[in-house]
Amino acid sequence: MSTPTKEPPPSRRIADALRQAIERGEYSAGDKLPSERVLAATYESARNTAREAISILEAEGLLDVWHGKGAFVRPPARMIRLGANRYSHRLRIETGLSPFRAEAQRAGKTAHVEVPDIRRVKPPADVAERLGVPASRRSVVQRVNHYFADGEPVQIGVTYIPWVIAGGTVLATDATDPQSRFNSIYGEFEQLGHRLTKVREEITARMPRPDEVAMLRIPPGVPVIQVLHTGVDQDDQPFEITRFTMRADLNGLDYWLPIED
Amino acid sequence: MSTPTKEPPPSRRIADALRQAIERGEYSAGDKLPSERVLAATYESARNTAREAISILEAEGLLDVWHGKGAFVRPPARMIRLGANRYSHRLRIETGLSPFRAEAQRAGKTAHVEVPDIRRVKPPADVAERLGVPASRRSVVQRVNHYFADGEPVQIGVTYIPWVIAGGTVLATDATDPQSRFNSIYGEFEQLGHRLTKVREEITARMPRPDEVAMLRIPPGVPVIQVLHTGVDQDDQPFEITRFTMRADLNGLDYWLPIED
DNA sequence: CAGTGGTCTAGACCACTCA
DNA sequence: GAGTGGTCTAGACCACTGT
Repeated sequence: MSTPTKEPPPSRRIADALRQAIERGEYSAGDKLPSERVLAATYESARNTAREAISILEAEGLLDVWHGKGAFVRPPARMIRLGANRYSHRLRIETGLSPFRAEAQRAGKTAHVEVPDIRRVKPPADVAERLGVPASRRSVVQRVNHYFADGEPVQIGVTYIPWVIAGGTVLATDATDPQSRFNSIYGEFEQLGHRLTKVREEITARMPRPDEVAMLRIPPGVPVIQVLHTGVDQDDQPFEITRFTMRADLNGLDYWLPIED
Repeated sequence: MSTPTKEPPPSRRIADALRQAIERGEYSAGDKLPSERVLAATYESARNTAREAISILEAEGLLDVWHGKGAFVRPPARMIRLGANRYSHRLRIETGLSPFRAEAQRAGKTAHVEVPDIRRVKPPADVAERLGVPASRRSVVQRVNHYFADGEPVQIGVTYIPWVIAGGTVLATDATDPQSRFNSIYGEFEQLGHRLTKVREEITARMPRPDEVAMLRIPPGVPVIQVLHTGVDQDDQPFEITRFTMRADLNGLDYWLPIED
């Protein structure tokens, strides 16, 4: 008795056939797939059925579909690899680069960062808990950062700093001086007596929200990596939290972790 | 002159309306949305148009759609938080738990692990490079692990161990003894003279492949987190690599990183 | 059984790209 | 202009869930 595995419907069968053709290398990165109308004729189905097949592969992240042009096999992207050493004091002093700039440079990309918004706000619950500040009052400064690589937006970072630390300093008012050798907020923290000794990074991934799709210009079938980053100083006090949201196709994390006994 | 921002087509408008209703709390986690036929009538469109709206939200990971039942607001899932301390020698000895079991227990879930396949193979290129073994020969043992939490598959791990280390040992042949206090392959490595002193974890995220969807029973709109894990011993030699693939809605990473000066 | 989602059809019109 | 994807319609039948 063979198990009568129900065969998939036409749209799945077309999708499977195309996926296998891609895997077998019959279509290479950048190649154009047959048009929806051609696929429909080939598989003797309605155009909508062929279209459904294409959209399945698009949601899997295999295709780039361009209105008026066609569907193309998505080429793998060069990734920025974010390591923990990007927070290194020495690296910052020697290169004069902020963490993101240093990593982008290593990936052969040109980076720039914009700080479109700085304001005093009530912190989100998870941030308040980790910083040990009240969620009910405007106890933190919020700094929004947009990160670009080769002109393309690749990350958003929202930093929260307790008002008791940032109040009255440039952290609460200005982007750091682009000319400074301390071209990172960590340079400012050091001058305020907070030396970064360890960080906590809580990582997860999910599909982007529509506003993130718009902001980061995220194509279909690409998730975001979310990192909740906590900076801790020499007195074991958390003094800064940043929530990073990054395109998963352009960013990866690369950590070396010592194993305590 | 106002910018005549083109208004979205009906399917997007329905999707936006439903998304906002969910965000405003008009539908809570677990609530059932109106049926496709009802939505179509409400918005005076064809059923397919309402259906398209539902599938947009499903791809965003907001809905669970059940054949014959309806579309429901997806509730947030309890996550297993995987920290680097799961590799701690002391934790392993004290609890007698493998890394995964220890973390699952902390999340209040019952864990079990299956090792469905152990064999000698040619390593993938990235693995060969990191282990310093030839990719052209069957230079590694490959161990496939399936991880379950509360009976649900949540992770796949494929471990590669150089044949020069694993050959002739239980690493090449058997699952570790479930009764042993060293219920983890790291116990075996220690007996072979490889003490884990640090790990490298290279992290990225992407949409799952169809085989991963089937194996991990991944719902639509849920990405996977991929971790390429390298274990390094007291002599700075990499002795083991595992490629983890995990459902991003059920798993997160939680690392504490010391910052070198 | 009624109600729900899953899939398909055949056709239409629009919007975009490229020669 | 020809070719492509984007969207919609109106209807049909199937498969699954519940009472």
